[in-house]
Parts: sequence; C-alpha cells; structure tokens
Amino acid sequence: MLMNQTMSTILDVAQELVQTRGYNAFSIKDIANRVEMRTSSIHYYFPTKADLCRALISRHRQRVADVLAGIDQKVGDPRTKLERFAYVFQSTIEAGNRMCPFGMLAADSDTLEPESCEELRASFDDLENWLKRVLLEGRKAGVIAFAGSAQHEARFILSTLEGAMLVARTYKDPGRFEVVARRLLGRLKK
Amino acid sequence: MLMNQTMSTILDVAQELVQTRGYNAFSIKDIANRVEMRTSSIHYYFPTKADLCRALISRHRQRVADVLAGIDQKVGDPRTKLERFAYVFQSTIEAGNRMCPFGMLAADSDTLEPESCEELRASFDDLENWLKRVLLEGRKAGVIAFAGSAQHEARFILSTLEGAMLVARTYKDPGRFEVVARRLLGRLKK
DNA sequence: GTCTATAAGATGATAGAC
DNA sequence: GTCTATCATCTTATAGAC
Repeated sequence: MLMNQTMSTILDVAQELVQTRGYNAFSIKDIANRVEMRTSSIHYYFPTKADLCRALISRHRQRVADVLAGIDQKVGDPRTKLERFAYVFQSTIEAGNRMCPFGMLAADSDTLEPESCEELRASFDDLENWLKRVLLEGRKAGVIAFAGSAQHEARFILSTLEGAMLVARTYKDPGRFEVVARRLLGRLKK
Repeated sequence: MLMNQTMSTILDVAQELVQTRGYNAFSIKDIANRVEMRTSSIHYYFPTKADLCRALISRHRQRVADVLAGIDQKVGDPRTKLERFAYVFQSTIEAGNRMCPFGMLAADSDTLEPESCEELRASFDDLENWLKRVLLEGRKAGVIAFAGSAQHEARFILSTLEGAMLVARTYKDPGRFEVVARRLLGRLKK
C-alpha cells in the first residue's frame, strides 16, 4: 500500500489506540483529535474503519518481518536471536503498557472483517515460522534443546509471550512479562 | 451479590458476549435482544454497563474458585490437578471458540473501571495461587519437577494458557490450544 | 487535502405508565 | 418488574465548499 506521511501518522495513532484500548474501544474521532484533523479527513485517507484496520495489520506485519530480518542479519547465535525476539515484545509493554497489536486484534477477531482476520493469522504464521527456523538452526548447531517438533515449540513460545503480555498488562507491571520470558527461554538451554 | 434467575440469565448472555466479542464490542441492546427484554429492563437489574461488568467478574471469580475447590476435592494427584486446570481452559475454547473471560477483560482493561480492574487482578491472583499450591504439593510429593520458584512457575503456566487461547481463537482451532497445553504440562514430568 | 455541515443509526441511560 | 417513550451523546460515514 502506497503511503504518505499523513497516512503514516494516522496509522501510528490508530495502532497505539489498538494496543492500549482495543479495536472497538476507540473512534475515528479519537484519532482525529490526536492528529488534529477532522474525522472527514481521516475518512479521506481510510474510507472506513475496516480499511484502516486492514492497513494497520498489513503495515505491522511488514514491519515485524523487517525487524526479524534485521535480527537475522545482526545476530548469529540462535539463542541470542530468541532473546532479541522476546525483547521486541518486552519493549512494547515497557512503552506505555501496550499489548502486541496482533495479540490485541486476536482478542477482537470476532468483530473484524474476514479479510483482516486472515491477514492476522498470516502474521502469526510469520512469527511462528521465524521461530521454527531459529529453533532448527539452534538444534542443528547444538546450542538449543527442545523436545518434539520445532513447529510446536515455536507455537508454544509465541503463545507464552502473547499471554505474558496480556496478563502483565492488567498489573501494569512489565516485570511480570520479563519473569515469564526469562523462564521461557531458560528452558531451551543445552 | 444477591442474584435472582433473571440477573443470572443476563450475566450468562453478557459473559458469552464478553468472551467472544470483548467488553466494548457489545451493547446493552445486544443483551436485551438475546434475553428478549427491553434495554430498560436490563438497566433495572444493572443500572450501568460498568455495574454489569463488575457483577460479571465477581461471579466468574467465585465460580472459578468453586471449580478449583472441586478439583481439589475430587483429585489427589497434583499432576492430574494441573491437567484438570488446563482442561477448564480447553473446554472453554472448544465451546464456541470462547476466550477466558479474565483474559478477554485483560485485553480491555484500559477501558474498565479501576474497581473492575482490581478484581480482575485479584482473579488472576486466585488462579496463580492455586497453581502455586498444587506445584508445591507436587514437588513435595516428588511427582512434579520445575526449576525456580513455584510462584514464577505458576505465573508461567497461567500466561501460556491465556496466550494459547488468544492465538488459537484467531484460527478457530482448539487443536492449537491443546498442542500448547500438552507441551506446557509435559515439561513438569519427573 | 482539509474543512463545515449533516445524515442515519447506535448507544447508555432515565422517566413514568402499567 | 417490564414496558413505552424519550434523551443526549457518540459513531461512522458522506456531500460539497474552499
């Protein structure tokens, strides 16, 4: 999707609202107020709220792909890669007690368009596939140990991180997330 | 809270809506339609939506306490207790792809009254404390093994189960939950 | 592109009849 | 206890001026 600065700013604000309040707890007016525009101007860029949601998921999916590619490029050790992965989640909750956008939309998924829901699943698949690959790399290199399939272990890791954010949010205590994430990765030690 | 049949039915419907759509994605009218009453009648029992939410959390907290007491009474083996615990979550997602009420409200927590948010945390504390106790029982009896504090292990288990529900929901596939739950408990084997 | 104006419907909530 | 009627406000969205 071709995007200019204004659209990007609108999505920034919308994403923050999704992460803190959820898709059904903010209005176009909330966005308009924060970007200091009228609601009609928001609709100029995103005709409907559903359009905005689709753009949001799509952009975040791409951003996450870029972040994971960056980790692959900068980091060699598979265990360190997993730590970086977990830290992406941790830094999110540390910055204003935000939930993962995908995790929040998963909660709202019954109220999303089928199309948005599908891209949400594809986004989770991306995360799971990256984890699966890193786990296999680590097992092959002899630096990571886990039982069973890498696919299932990846799914396990993703579920735990999402759940740890969800619960920690309620306490507004990022420390709760950290304790769980540390335990999660500790399990994988050789 | 003293409750009659009508109030109980209203809360049943409201809870199902919370679990599937989230607190901010259903209206008093949605409840009224399903119980075949007018919105004003709903307000007769629960003056505000926030009142209804408080009653919902409070009732579910008590119900969960009863379920856990039932497990304690019927089951001796700590590992089996944990399996029963996980099955409470599994049966929830199997019944209409529902999220845990506490987990869903955790996502919505930024939009809840402070009082509701506090009881939500207390509800999570209940779950965590029960898990902690069972873990200690199991370790003492030599049938459960885990590293570190029981408190942190309990927190880890709760996070994973909530996250597994959240992600599985998006795929409408309870099998995804089961795979994660099985792995979660498999770790505790002696 | 951004605005004003406005529509049509939803929403939470209340007053008062029965 | 349930209803009708009504309210003020919010919400998403559109038309048309500038």
